[in-house]
Amino acid sequence: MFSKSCEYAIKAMIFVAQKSDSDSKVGLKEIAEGTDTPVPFMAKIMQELSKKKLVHSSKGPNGGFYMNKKNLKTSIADIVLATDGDGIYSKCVLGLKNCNEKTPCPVHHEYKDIKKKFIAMLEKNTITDFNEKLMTKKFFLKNEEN
Amino acid sequence: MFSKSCEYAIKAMIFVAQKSDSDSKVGLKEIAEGTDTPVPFMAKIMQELSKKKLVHSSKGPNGGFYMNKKNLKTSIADIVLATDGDGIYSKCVLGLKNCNEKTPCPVHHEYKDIKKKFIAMLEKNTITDFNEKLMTKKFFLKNEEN
DNA sequence: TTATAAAAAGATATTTTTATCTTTTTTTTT
DNA sequence: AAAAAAAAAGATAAAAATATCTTTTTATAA
Ligand code: FES
Ligand code: FES
Repeated sequence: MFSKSCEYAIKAMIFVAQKSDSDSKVGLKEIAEGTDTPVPFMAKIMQELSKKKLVHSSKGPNGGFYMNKKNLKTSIADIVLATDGDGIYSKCVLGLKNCNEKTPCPVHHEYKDIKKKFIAMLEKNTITDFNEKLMTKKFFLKNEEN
Repeated sequence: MFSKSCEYAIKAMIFVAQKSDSDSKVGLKEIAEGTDTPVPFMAKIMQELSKKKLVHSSKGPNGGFYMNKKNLKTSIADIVLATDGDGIYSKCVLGLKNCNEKTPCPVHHEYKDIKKKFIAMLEKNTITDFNEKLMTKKFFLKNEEN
């Protein structure tokens, strides 16, 4: 569905939102550990997210990653777009060069509806929403049997 | 969403169903051409599908690929399962090791519903259905701008 | 102002997916 | 039987995704 980079990015964003506030930042290692991802790969991802301003970072001692209010409103769709591009919006499920109404593939019309719902979900859910969910301790970013 | 192999497999299955009947078979090259895929890669895919009995083949002059009645009832889900495995059924969108109700990721519950609809679509649509659609000439397996 | 901690950047390595090429086997026709 | 046509099988290559390692820059604190 999504690339590993994207999956990691989503988890990282949620994690940072959870653990950081105005004056305490989260370090790379902590993010990797908390989301169960390889440290150097997570480093790359955080750099990307940071470059694209989905999170902010500060270097030096006590540095790390953190979010501002705008960042907290980031939706899953935003993260997917930043990491995997707009494929979910534009691409044909069967891989036709163009997904359009003029030359639709056999699943186009049916898929359109599902796609709409899926995208709506991605756009609706913000980091803050997840944050709230996670506070209830009923949701997880990693689970058993690794 | 799906792997290239899977996309190609779906298109190939539809194509073979369209073009073959009890005594005329479809050759590899014709399939590759008709679905706009690289010939040697399509060869591999047809071998797989054939080994898994989703299509049948005969060697030698006038040989090629064809389908029996059972094959025509193959659903998209069957093809996806054969080529990409059961990931769409079992995997967590965020890549958690286990997707379950006990330790759900933050999108689990919402995604569950969409997933169900998506899978239903894949299971409902058979090759025959597509075949009928394609007969109307209102659907396509390849389009412009390649 | 120096040492240190942390992210940024860049280079390299591994694995998986996608694609291609070559040889073998099977079947049909002559 | 021999030749030819077609898929099957196997080997190889290229590209993309994933993962790791090393060096540089920046900011803080002593
Ligand atoms: S053309 Fe295939 S999904 Fe639109
Ligand atoms: S745990 Fe993530 S989708 Fe089920």
